[in-house]
Amino acid sequence: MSYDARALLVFLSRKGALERFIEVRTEEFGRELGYSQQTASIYLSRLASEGYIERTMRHRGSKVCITGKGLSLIFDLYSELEGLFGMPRVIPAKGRIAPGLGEGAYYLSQSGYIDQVMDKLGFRPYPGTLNIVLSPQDSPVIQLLRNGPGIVIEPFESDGRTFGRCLCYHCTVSGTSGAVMVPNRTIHKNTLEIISDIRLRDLPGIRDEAVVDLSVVYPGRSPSERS
Amino acid sequence: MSYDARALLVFLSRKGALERFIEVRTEEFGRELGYSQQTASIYLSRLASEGYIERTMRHRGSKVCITGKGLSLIFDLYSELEGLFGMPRVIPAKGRIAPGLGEGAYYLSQSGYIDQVMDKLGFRPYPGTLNIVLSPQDSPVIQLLRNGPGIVIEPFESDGRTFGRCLCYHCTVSGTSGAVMVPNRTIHKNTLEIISDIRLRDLPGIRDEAVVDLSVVYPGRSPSERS
DNA sequence: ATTACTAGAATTCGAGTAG
DNA sequence: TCTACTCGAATTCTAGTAA
Repeated sequence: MSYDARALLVFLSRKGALERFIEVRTEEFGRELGYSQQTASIYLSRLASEGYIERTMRHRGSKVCITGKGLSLIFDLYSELEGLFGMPRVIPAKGRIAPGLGEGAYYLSQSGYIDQVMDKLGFRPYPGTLNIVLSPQDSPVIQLLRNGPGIVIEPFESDGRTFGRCLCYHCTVSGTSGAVMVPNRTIHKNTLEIISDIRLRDLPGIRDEAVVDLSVVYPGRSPSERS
Repeated sequence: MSYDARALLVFLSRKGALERFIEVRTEEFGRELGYSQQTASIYLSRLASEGYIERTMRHRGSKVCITGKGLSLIFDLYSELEGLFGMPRVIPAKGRIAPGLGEGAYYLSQSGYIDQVMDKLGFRPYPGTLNIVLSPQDSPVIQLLRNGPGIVIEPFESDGRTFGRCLCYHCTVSGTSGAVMVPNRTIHKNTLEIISDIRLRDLPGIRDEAVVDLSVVYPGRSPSERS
């Protein structure tokens, strides 16, 4: 690793240097960040000379606080990340309709599932899923959805069996609205399952092997909810 | 500058590498980030060997997407920054009561001001401000409040004069609730003005030169509002 | 007890260039 | 056309140590 003003400022911020002068000693500062005392000394001098912190030397140790310039550096980073993770956005993807697996229909006929979908997604799901194999180009989106702020369907038990938790996202397939389901444990790495209030296979463009456009709503993360 | 995996991942994310494979050429990648083609080549190899991106070489260029590990790296950074800027928190500070300037009372007697305070802060302000000189220790908080997500009092005109915009934050002074006002242009770098629905100087511990505890509510930033 | 200088080791970066 | 190797210059980091 090497000098990274933003990382250092985030570290100081966590200690309160945005709102007050905090005491910093080079040995401790270096140790906490994995650097030598000498390097920490250079880093602090550099942050100060670049105008990111204000530093006053004391007889023992020094006191620092973050300046407006330093605040901007990390606040801009926050704004950028908020654009990626904190704001709703629509993610487009292309995929190919795959034959259903039958498993989805059984899952969707469980009342423990139907009730949650009606409550959290706002529609009564047709008992069957549409499987879409994502184009290789777009397959990474599954990773994002699995770790993202989806609508949680809690696990439930029925027929003496356990049905696992899954995450849902509102979406449209060829312009028809529904929801993407991302099981916690997916067997198929490139396959998404879509539910809707209608039988999607009845739609004109939907048949096995057809290529469809999918638009997934990534809802962003409100401060109160964490996955 | 030097190798900074997080900065590189944020850059790739903005190009869509969280949700799909994107085409990256080392020359272009380097130029956009201010590095040579050779350095960009090394950086991309390094991101891949550290497991932050998946990279497939094409006849011309390469395609990359961000892995789960890479996603975690920047998502954790986002979470940390959200703790600083996105979540409500209470910031404590100490200050000393200073003689009022008289200016505050005139400002607070304007109906263009009173109406906004009642609407946005929820109380009818007593026509006078309590000036608090922050302890040197806590003076940096003004910087944070001035750039933060405060409640905006819009500028207005009255008596043929313009009254400037200011930012407000709910607070308590010695346990009594009120609000901090941060004018856009402050004359006094260490002084905060406090308003309340009562005359704060009537309170037992409040007299010139008394040291008081201030608790400012930093409200965090909901995705919809930007300063 | 704490900062920061000097000097040397290790790493990083870019030009030239091969594949 | 594009990636990535070699090698030398520049930078960064740590140990020892002075202040």
